[in-house]
Amino acid sequence: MVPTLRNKKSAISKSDAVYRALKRAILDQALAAGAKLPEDSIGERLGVSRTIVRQALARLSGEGLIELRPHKGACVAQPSLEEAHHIFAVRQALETLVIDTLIGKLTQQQIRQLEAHVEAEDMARASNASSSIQLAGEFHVLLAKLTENDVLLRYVTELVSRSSLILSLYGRPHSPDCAVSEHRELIAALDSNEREKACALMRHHIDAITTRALLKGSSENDLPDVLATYAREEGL
Amino acid sequence: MVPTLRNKKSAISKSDAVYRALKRAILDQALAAGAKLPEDSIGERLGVSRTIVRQALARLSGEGLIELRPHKGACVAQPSLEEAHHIFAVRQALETLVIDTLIGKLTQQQIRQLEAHVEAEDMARASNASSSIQLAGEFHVLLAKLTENDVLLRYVTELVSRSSLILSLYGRPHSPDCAVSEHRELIAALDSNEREKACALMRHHIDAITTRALLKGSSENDLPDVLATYAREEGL
DNA sequence: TGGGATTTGTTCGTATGTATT
DNA sequence: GAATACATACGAACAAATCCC
Repeated sequence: MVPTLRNKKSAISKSDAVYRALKRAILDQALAAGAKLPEDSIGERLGVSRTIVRQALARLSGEGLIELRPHKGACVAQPSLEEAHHIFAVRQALETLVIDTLIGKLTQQQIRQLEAHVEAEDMARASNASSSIQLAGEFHVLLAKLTENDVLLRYVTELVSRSSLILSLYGRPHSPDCAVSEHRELIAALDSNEREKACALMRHHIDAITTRALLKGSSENDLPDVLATYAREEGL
Repeated sequence: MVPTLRNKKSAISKSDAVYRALKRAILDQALAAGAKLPEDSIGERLGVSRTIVRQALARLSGEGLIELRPHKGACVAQPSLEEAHHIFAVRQALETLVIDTLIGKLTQQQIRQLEAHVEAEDMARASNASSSIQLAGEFHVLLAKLTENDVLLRYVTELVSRSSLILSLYGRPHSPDCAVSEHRELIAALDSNEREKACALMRHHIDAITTRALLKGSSENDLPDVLATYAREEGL
């Protein structure tokens, strides 16, 4: 027996899988903002007990992706415009720190990694709108990851997730269009060690994202059926 | 019947109470860094089931105050020096944002509120070392609260908590001595709307705090008995 | 307004996995 | 190296609160 080898997917805890399934469902907008999340039906649909679902919900609540009202159940968060501004303000500060930390310390390999990611963004731009938003967000997460500052990474990840939710609520239908070029400029500035320029670019980029969170384009789906997809992929 | 009136403390959920009891116990250094936190004994000591304790532990883990190793139990976090630097770097960025948000928007009443708090810090300085550290941290939380940015408030609160833990691990015995005067200068700059000066002061202040996290002064206590105090105050 | 159905909050028992002797 | 002891992971049932008719 080799205990380090994870022959079974259940090596990672079930509540983790449920957490990820729900998170992805929310970020993919398969679960619309404001949608109710009854513990029973989710557990039934995903084949786990309510305890597991509860844990996942508590975690999501901590990250601001769902709202957890006592005795009244959980639902996907509906950030107000005010909340949205708060989130982008904090992103502004944190992602400037990311750039400030990264400047002058990136290897050519890391630069290439960033460029490859933007390439993928570009590819997805035309085809899949949902994955395009997803990839645009992941670019920011990737930058944060390169700082090797876990605290910073956690906060940026959280805020990027919530930003996705905000975009789905208030954003224009085809919002991530121009993000790609902005990401490319940022990489260029990082590559040439232009601190001030890179910071300014990031500031403007976040400003641009914030501005794009303006017009509304909503879409409705029925809740429980869509979960099947995510359940399968998380091994549930 | 007046349902809005909370005659009983149990209006707030049990796991909340346990969470707060444990958090305070950790921040007061009643539970030393690295101390084991078995679900059973805590639950027994506090008169609640393991499930409740589990929820509280999960939440504390999410905030970085405890470490939650799968199948190996929970213990009070022992942030490494590297982690400490990460935390203070993020604090730097976020608390600069706090100042930037607050500048020019504070009422005289709020200024007085801040001054009153520093007064309390000054009073506690000589008498109680533990509550002195606590109050110094709460000053930063108070500032964040005044921004009315909930996201910012949550992160600052979290980081201040973790900073307390770091100070208890690596800090000098009598570290918060000079903090009071630095807080006063900060208030003065805020009062006179000097944006650049206030931001610089905050930067230097966090730098100073970071520097003070250097020498070590540890203390040991036995774990379960101290919980009684916190249990009582949280209504357990 | 009241009662029943539904959903959440909590407890406890069983199973599983890890460390120790 | 195997068996024991211990602590966590999970699940089913109970109790309390809310919502709807």
